Amino acid sequence: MTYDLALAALADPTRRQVFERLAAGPRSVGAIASGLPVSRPAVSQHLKVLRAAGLVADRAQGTRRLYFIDRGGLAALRAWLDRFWDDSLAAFQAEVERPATTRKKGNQP
Amino acid sequence: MTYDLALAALADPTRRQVFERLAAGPRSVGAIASGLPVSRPAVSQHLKVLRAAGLVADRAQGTRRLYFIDRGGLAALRAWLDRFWDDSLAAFQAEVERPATTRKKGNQP
DNA sequence: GCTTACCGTAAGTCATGACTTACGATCTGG
DNA sequence: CCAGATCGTAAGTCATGACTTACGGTAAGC
Repeated sequence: MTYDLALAALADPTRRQVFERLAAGPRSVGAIASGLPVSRPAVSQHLKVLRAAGLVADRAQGTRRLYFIDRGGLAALRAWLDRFWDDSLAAFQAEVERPATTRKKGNQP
Repeated sequence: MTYDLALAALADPTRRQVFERLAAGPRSVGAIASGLPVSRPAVSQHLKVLRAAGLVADRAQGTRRLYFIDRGGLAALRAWLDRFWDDSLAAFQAEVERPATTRKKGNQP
């Protein structure tokens, strides 16, 4: 459903670091920012994107705000990938072992 | 392993369209570009990124070049997501049903 | 061999977004 | 009630990357 937002959100390396820190357990914004090479407002903006993608959720706790993983975004992404995995199986297996020259990955000079 | 390249590649909407067209079966560059709102060189550049991410592979066929899905990139992405799915389970379930107010998704004005 | 078709790359333009500092809002403790 | 702590947002800067047109290179057909 919103797999596109989840993809765009997780494409950024800093945002992935924020997300991975949350996978270890709920954290406050300041706790996430400390140790990261960016400022705390930057982390707030990243969390806003992650929340819009359904990847994290938050809960007020006093003057602080605890963020934690929301499985919804991950589930949407997994569903999209799995649909792709199945759809591309026939198209891929028709080409996988072919006698012709097949260049893959990297751009060799 | 190279899940970061796959994420960055699939984050772009045009590149996703290219990728989805390939999921239906192998296509030449011109066949992919026709119907897309971008030029053929743009498609070539997108295919270069997709190939570097291990998401597609190509094979020369005469003066044309057939591109098709490479499951390697999708597998790397799935593996990364699944690892996350497991790691975040405990952290998530500790917060999922909590009596406190929990705001999720979207940025309501 | 020459033309045509198909493709990759170079160079340049322009918008997007990731960051910063500055400010205002909210909640808690004394 | 005031001081401090924690956070979100506004405004502005700067790099990245998605696109264009132009060009060169290779393979097939006549």
